[in-house]
Amino acid sequence: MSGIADVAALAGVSKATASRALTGSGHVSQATRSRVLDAAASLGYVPSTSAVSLATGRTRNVGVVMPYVNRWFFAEVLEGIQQPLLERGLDLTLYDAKPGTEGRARIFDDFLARKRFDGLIAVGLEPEDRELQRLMQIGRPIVSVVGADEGSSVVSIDDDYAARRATEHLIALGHTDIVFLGGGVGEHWAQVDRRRLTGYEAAMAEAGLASTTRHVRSEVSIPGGYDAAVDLLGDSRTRPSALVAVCDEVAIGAIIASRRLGVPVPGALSVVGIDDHEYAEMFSLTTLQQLPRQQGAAAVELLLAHLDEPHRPPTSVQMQARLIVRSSTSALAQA
Amino acid sequence: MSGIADVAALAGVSKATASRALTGSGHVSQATRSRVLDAAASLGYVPSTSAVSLATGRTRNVGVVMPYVNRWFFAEVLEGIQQPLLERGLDLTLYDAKPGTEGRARIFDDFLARKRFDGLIAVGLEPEDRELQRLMQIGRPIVSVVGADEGSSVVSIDDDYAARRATEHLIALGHTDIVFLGGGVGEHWAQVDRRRLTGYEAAMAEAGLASTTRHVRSEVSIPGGYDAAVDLLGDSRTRPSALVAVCDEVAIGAIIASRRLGVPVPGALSVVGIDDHEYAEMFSLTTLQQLPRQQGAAAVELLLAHLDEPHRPPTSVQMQARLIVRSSTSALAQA
DNA sequence: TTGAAAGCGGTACCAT
DNA sequence: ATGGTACCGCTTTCAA
Repeated sequence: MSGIADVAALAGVSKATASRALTGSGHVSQATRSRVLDAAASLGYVPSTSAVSLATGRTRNVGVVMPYVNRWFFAEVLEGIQQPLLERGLDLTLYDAKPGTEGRARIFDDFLARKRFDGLIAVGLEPEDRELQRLMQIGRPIVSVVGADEGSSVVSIDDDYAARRATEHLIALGHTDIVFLGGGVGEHWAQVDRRRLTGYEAAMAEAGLASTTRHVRSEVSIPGGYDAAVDLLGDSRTRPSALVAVCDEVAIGAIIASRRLGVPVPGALSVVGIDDHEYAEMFSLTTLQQLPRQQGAAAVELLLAHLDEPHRPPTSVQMQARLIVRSSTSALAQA
Repeated sequence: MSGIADVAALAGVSKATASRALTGSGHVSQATRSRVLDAAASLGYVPSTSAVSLATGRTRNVGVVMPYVNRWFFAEVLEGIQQPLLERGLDLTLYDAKPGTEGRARIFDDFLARKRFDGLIAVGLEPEDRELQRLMQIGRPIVSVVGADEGSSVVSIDDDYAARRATEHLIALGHTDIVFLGGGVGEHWAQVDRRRLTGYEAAMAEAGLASTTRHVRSEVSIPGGYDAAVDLLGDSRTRPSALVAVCDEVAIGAIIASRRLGVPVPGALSVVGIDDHEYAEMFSLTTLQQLPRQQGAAAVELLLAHLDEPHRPPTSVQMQARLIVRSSTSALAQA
């Protein structure tokens, strides 16, 4: 492995000049610059990242912490983050911090403290107090995707609005018996899910339907939505005419269950989700579209801005979910 | 930020001794050791990773290259890799190398050459010749998950066997008109898919059914399986009595399509997949189970072995897929 | 068992 | 515009 000293020697210049030519900082004459570049190329010179980091204090690496990578939203955000980073030559270190695991504890206690990154993107982390403290201690810029504003920059959609809009869509179609499906299982009552439930409740209340408000809990996944829907839809006496799902996965699970039970969608049951999941089209799912890739990309831009400008005040980027009407929703059939 | 010099000063020893006490290398008396440890703790000392890397030549970081992170198998493998790494305090740098993208080219040309890792795990990469060359040039141990043995260690299932077993299962149930569904779309005819197709063909041939052999192409995804199945099953004249899907996602797509078309599974159509996907249970899918998490974990073990023992010869770990019979397959109804 | 000092491979300041 | 050199923070010989 040839180092910058070799390059310098071959080009007949000092290490300092070679460094300038290579990094583009400082003044170097055209002639020497190209001699250095040629030398570097012919030697296959690649700077040692650890040496660069040690000398500059910058890692050219971004840390990404998320609780799941096997859920659609998270995987999409991750790809949305990766791409702009690749374009800029920045590395991505992934920390998979599943709630309640020992690994998560280690991430907060050991890994993050190492600061192997210039900045951090936290996706749907929903940190506990202790974890939040750790994050603040790091002393590196942090951008969150999904999640409340806790003194750092945030990229998110307006969950309240999305759920409200979904509910209003159903109400406008004449539905009154509308169930909110999903979330609320286990100890980790996710805040996103809570916010969406709140939006649903608000829309119901505004339409004078507060008394009909119902929340049916489920795991936030396709099988979770499926299982909950089998129970809910199995008994025709408690079956609502419409469902607002906490996200598309739950909505899709519900549609699959509905079909299995012979309850036609949207004939006997309207379903609306939030996401615009990869499978939404295939299930003709009406949904509030959010674009997780764009959120990931936006988080990168924000983070880079913070890196350029250390004292930049935290910004909050709210993206608006857009209603996409497909055919999982229809007007309430008159009795 | 306090460095090892601060720790040494506080403990009243030299940097050298502090380093020995902290890393556990060399001989240090119990007394000094604990003084150093206390000093480090009270200062909240965290070693600079770049300095450590520069001095030792080891990054304590593992690179993971995969073409997708939003597909079940890959996400599972990724989690299977992450966990054992966390336990050992090793970082994970992710490179999302989608076939045919500019990002992928940059990964191979720039990112990997930086060697920001002690070793690499390549998951389902299926590198082209040029890419393979780059990989070899890195000069760091590489373990592949899925994929042919190209001089590096490999963890995989026996795809040929899995597809063969799936096919034999159907044949044993009396099926003769069996279609292999999935793969073969676009330029990237994945080798895994090819191997599975070959296994299917072999089983068919052995049963004297070579003439009935049919491959129907589809994208390797749930919507892909769905779309292809809608076409295939829509016309009752060409509809087979059973399907071997290239993987569970395609199988599930086919089942969803089948239900929509009113073709009962397994009544009129038996379906078998390969994976044991997260949704397999919910669709009662008969499948050949592979355990991607274990594959990921195994890849880590293998990689660490290579790091410990630089000249360890490449090993190939073949895991056997296990047939799980659920109720998407049944005996061929007599005409 | 401990300390002094020489790197590891760059960057960046200070001269020239 | 270029060169000399002192770091960056830690590990690791070599001596004591």
